[in-house]
Amino acid sequence: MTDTARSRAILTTASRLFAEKGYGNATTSEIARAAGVAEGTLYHHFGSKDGIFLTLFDETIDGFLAGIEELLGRRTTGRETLAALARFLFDYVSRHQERYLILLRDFPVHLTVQQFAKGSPQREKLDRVTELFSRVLARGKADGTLELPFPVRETAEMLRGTFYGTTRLKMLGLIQAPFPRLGRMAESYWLKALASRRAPKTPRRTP
Amino acid sequence: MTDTARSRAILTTASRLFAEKGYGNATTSEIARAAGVAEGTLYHHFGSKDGIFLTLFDETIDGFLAGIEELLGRRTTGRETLAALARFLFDYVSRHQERYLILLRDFPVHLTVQQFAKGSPQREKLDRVTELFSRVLARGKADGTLELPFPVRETAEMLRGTFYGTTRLKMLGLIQAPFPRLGRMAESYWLKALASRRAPKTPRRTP
Amino acid sequence: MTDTARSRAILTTASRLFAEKGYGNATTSEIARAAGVAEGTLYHHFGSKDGIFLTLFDETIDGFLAGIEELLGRRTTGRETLAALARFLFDYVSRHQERYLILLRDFPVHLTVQQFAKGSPQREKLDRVTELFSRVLARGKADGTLELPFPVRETAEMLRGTFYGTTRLKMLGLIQAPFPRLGRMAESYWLKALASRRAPKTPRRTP
Amino acid sequence: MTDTARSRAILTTASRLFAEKGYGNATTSEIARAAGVAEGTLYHHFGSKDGIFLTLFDETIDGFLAGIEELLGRRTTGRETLAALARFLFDYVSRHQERYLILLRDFPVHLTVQQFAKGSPQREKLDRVTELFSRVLARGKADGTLELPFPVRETAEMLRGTFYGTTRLKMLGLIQAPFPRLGRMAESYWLKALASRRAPKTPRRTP
DNA sequence: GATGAATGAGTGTTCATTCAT
DNA sequence: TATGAATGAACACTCATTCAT
Repeated sequence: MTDTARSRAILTTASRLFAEKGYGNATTSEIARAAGVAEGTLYHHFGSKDGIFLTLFDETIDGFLAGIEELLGRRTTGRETLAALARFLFDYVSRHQERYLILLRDFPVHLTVQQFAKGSPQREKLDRVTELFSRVLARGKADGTLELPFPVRETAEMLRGTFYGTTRLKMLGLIQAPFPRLGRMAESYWLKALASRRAPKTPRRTP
Repeated sequence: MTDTARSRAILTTASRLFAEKGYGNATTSEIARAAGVAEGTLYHHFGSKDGIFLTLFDETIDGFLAGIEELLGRRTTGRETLAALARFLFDYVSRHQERYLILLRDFPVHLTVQQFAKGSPQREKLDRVTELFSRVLARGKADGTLELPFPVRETAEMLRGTFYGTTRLKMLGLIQAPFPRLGRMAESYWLKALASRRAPKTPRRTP
Repeated sequence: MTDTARSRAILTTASRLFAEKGYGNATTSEIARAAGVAEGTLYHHFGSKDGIFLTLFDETIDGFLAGIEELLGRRTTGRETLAALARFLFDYVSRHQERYLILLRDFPVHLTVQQFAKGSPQREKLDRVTELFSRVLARGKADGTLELPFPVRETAEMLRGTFYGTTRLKMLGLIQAPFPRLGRMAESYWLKALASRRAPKTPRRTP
Repeated sequence: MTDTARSRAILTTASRLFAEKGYGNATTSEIARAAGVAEGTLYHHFGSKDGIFLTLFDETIDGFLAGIEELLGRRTTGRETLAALARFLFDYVSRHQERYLILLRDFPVHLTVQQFAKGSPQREKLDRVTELFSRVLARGKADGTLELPFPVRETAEMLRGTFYGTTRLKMLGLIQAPFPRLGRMAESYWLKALASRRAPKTPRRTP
């Protein structure tokens, strides 16, 4: 469809410009020009500059959440799921760097803390990340493959912080190690910190 | 000095307003009004709005770096230094939340994109953080109290990412666990992931 | 006809929205949406946003003029016609408040400045109002039931101003008295100001 | 003062442009250019385009209210005050046509009925007009020089409507009679409608 | 006739910075 | 040193109108 083609062109262009210059420094007229559409067309399709941003946000995080859910669907042990999670996370971000950069760099800054309300769909998606991390840990706790000296939820929050912070510093150029290495390190250290040293309660594969 | 009193008023006010509304949403006229000075006075003292920000940045990070250096100066074992580091980091951020919020929330987006050059004094201070983390780990590797399956530098980067990400998510309201709990969790998990399970090469206290 | 049904829906919707928010604040897309038609359909039927307005204007003022002409057709004395006019005017406006509000509130500012040329059909209708007022007064002057110390035309202009201003202030919420009261007051004061105190030249009822 | 000179230049220019093209059609950049100042200066002094308008409004209506109050201060009989009021009103408007045109033509239209709240200073000034009209009538009722078959307040509303409507239609070009003539007609007809035909209760001059 | 996606000139407003006093 | 009035380029956004289908 022409419609989709134009929307897509706007999203692609905006994604690039946001990544290059930051959300605040990319102007709507610039995006329109680069996308080959009139400025009004931006507003016809997305309602506002924020609307473009939030569409990119949604698309990016949706794929991200789906990936984690897919891992959980495999029904491997908690330990194995955690290992797979570490590999997936850094791999996913590595493969979608541009989109992820925008999300990581620009999101919470321009939407003020207050505006970023608890009930918004975006906020719910962000909360869902911690929820999925929790499910991985809970599975390991249940099947005895993981050992947590702290509550599941709070450990999940810290785990997420590790991933988030490492990725963000990497994107900001403050970390030199390449993404694949970061993934392997995360897998190794997370397991050292969390894997049970005793034999699991249940057989290797959960039913 | 009157001069210093005015500068300090500006910094204090700016710090509060940046924290409340974000760097981009706090205007210079607003800062001047709230600080009880003329708008031009801001420019006499700090040259630009960015100048105010960078002064706050410097002050905040200087205390932070000094704190870590002080830890290293105690010459405890690597393992003990790492434990103390975890406690110090979250405690420090907790005690300077306002300043830190600005640094964590506003800094990178605003100055990072291109302009945040490798040679700048601020960049060097940021790099110094990883360097100090590395020294903690290197000490543990040398005295046998820590065990690193990956290079010191890269492990330091990940460690820093953990701290940075956890703190930032906390500041953005995406983490519920309170700061002291985060500190205890970091200490516990970092040691589980990095502490040597064998007896240390050297006696407990380095001479 | 489908055509007429659509036109009518557009006019009804536009009338409501103009009254609610003012001509300038009601958008064509909003009117189209509320009327259940496509935006382009507005242009097929009325050519422009102004076209919709002018159609409403014509419909409203046509009924108004017809009402006054009907009064004149009754061939009562000038005094009686003037009394009937006062009652009719406020009653008519009261019964068509929505339409009249638009005409009174939005018309002149929007089309008057320059563009509201002497020759336009709308201008002629507006001029016709004063003309009909003049005919009422002229009749009274002729039959001796009214007594005018000033020329008929100019008195008619002032009379019209009274009606127009009272109505407009009422619509703008600056007058508290209800419409029926305004009608009774107009009738009373107009007669006090204009009715002849001597016996009429002609018998009560004109042949 | 330079300050006042610039403000005044802006007000004078805006007044002219609003009168020429209407509030909505005069742009801020146009006003700034014509006034010989930067566009930002408009906002420095008046905060918004509306702010300029409201300043003009206040200045115009303040002189108007002061004029009526001065009449009331003379303590002549109600009848004489009413006659003086009629002459003053049309004379005042005639002498400040440009300013008055803006007020009459543009005011209630662009500030929506809802926004034009009861408590606003502007609304209070408008309400004060009717109040002063009432005081004129009340004086005449008290001293027996005026005779009102309807309540003072409502008669004042109608009187005001007469003045307002006549003036507005004149400004819109729908009335041909010149201002001085309108003043004389108002005086004559108002007295005919309201003056007592009996001897006044009190001597001619109120103490 | 009917549609509605696309248009783009135009708008009011912002705000970091300057500079004469 | 301190002031604050003045600046003006830049911005996100609006909306009546068009036209290919």
